[in-house]
Amino acid sequence: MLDIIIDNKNISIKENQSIEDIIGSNFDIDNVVAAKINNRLVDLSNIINENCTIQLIKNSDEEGLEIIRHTCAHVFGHAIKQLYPDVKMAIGPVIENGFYYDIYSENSISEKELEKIESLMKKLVTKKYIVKREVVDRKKAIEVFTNRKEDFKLKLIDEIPNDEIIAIYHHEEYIDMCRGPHLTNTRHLRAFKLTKVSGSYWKGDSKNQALQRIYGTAWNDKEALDNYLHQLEEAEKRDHRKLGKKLNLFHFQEESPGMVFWHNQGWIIFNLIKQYITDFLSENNYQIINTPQILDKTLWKKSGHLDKFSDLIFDVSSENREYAIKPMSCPGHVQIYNQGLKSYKDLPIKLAEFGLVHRNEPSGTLHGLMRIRAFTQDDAHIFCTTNQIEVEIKKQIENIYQIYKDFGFSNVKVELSTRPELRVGDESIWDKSEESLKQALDSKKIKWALNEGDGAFYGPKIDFSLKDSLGRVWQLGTIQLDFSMPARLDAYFINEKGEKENPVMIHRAILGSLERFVGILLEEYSGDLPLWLAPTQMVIMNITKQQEEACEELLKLLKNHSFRPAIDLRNEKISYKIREHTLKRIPYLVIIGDREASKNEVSVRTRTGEDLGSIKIEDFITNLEKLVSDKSKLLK
RNA sequence: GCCCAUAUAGCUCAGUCGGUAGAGCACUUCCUUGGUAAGGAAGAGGUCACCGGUUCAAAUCCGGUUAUGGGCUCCA
Repeated sequence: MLDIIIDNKNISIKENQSIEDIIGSNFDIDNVVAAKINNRLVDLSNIINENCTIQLIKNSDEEGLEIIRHTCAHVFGHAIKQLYPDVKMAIGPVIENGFYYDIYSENSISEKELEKIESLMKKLVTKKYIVKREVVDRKKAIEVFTNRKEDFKLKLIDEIPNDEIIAIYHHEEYIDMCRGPHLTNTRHLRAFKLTKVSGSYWKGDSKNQALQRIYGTAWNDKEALDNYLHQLEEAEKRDHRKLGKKLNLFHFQEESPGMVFWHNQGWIIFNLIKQYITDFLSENNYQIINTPQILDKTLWKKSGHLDKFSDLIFDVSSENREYAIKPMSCPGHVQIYNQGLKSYKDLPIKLAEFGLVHRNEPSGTLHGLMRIRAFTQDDAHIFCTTNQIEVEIKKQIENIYQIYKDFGFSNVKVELSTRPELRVGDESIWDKSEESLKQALDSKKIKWALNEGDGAFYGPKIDFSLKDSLGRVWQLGTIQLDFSMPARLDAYFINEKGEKENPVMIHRAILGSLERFVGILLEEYSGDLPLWLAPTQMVIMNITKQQEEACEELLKLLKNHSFRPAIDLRNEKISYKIREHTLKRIPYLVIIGDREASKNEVSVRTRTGEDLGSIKIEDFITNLEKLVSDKSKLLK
């Protein structure tokens, strides 16, 4: 007999029983999908033959959901191999909210076929068949998958270390290889949906075999699935591209793919952000500069950009000279630094530019305002001595957090990227620069992830990212350390010993691309921008013709107070105007009827439908001024 | 660039079996002067993304191109 503890209950059991057998008589097992033995996640079919502590995993637990999703991927395999026996299975992992399976097939799988596969999956699941786990040796595993012609599984077996056990899972006639754990019965698969198809590459490398990827989502019950699908729909309404059209902010068109046509309202937002950054730059002793859009290719050759990015650089030629449209502002900034002899006493020199750059991004990567071919960086380069690096990097990190906070963002993802394969500069320099970035992050007690091999070709970098409405991560801020470019472009200063020395160059952007930042802002606020960023802050409306003059006067007054008011004197009912401007997300709807006009007051309603009642005009203005200066998103 | 999908009026979308197009909103004109999310009437508006093919006949079927959307890869 064994003494075990299951979910804090002490029980005695016979040896060599599976967890499923044990709990079958003692617990309600309907929602139990797996277990942890002494904190190790296992299948319910696991045999117990020693004293231990068992914790049951339910279908609604995060770990339980992952198991459901994982097994769902296997059932997908079961179904697709019945429909298309020639398909070869590659990798089918769990991802957030679901799973995917990469497969190889001679024929392409279209979205229409997903329905067919999904209904077969549902049919298979209704059989409530038992999923059998089998631990096999390497020889057997190779034999099984050779017989099944699963070339990719064989490649995976090759990579499994010798001391690791190999488990295969039998789904009736379908066999998959997996570490597990998995459901022991398909009856737990009550709510799933195949969602989309995509291309992918074996091992995520575009030089490898192209595969097809099928995505699915799976949940513990139908309600959770419906909830998730509903959430997705809601998130899609916050899409900045939809808001851009609805709020008349910007558009794209075929003649200029990946480049923005900014409409007045959108351009106001853009410029408000630019003004905010300009104020920040002047407070922090940056020199604001501007460099040419087009520069001779020899300069890009020298900087190293041309060798690495020739495909992505737009070029022009004139009178037998070859130029590149600038994809970056750094070489231009070095040219300004190089004007006049610099002493160590001059450093750090901080040059900032709202750099409009053009990059011929591959067509498939374009994405609204988030990934475009012409965008404006809030770019700056700090030329400093090695001794100044630490202080400057720390200052940059502080600035980024403060500025994101002003715009209402707190959930920042931070990554440190280290030396890539294609790079310039000595290894010792890379060692040194990677180390100083690590130290700066740690000293600020920031949680960061390592992104190995993803640095810029001239140095390591720290990236700061935010999420859009659908949870996609977009990089905004970046701090890059560069010990190479100054030397390549002949930048130097005279040090204390009277010798020429190359400065260190810190490349940094806070918002990254202003265009992308507008996109992120719109999605974060669902278009309800805080007062200080709203392109139109209020609309003044009359009830009848009698109040036209009072409205015009208020318009003038608000403009004199540096607000951005609009006026609507159209011959329409007040409820019609309110509906229209509410839909345009104008923060304040200001109404003047005879009652208000006679008392020098305004009736104020917010875009959220709140009635603030009748307010003295001067009080209204004082309140709004405070809101704007606090950068508060609150309306009251 | 790769895989899948999509492209019809200013916007959102119908359009079945191939027989040269519809709705709502917006727009214009007229009526209506009103109190917190759509007052009424009339009118105008489309080379069905583009190029080619099949057909007596193509928005519809087929091929290509471009753009867009979802992913993959890439992102100085």
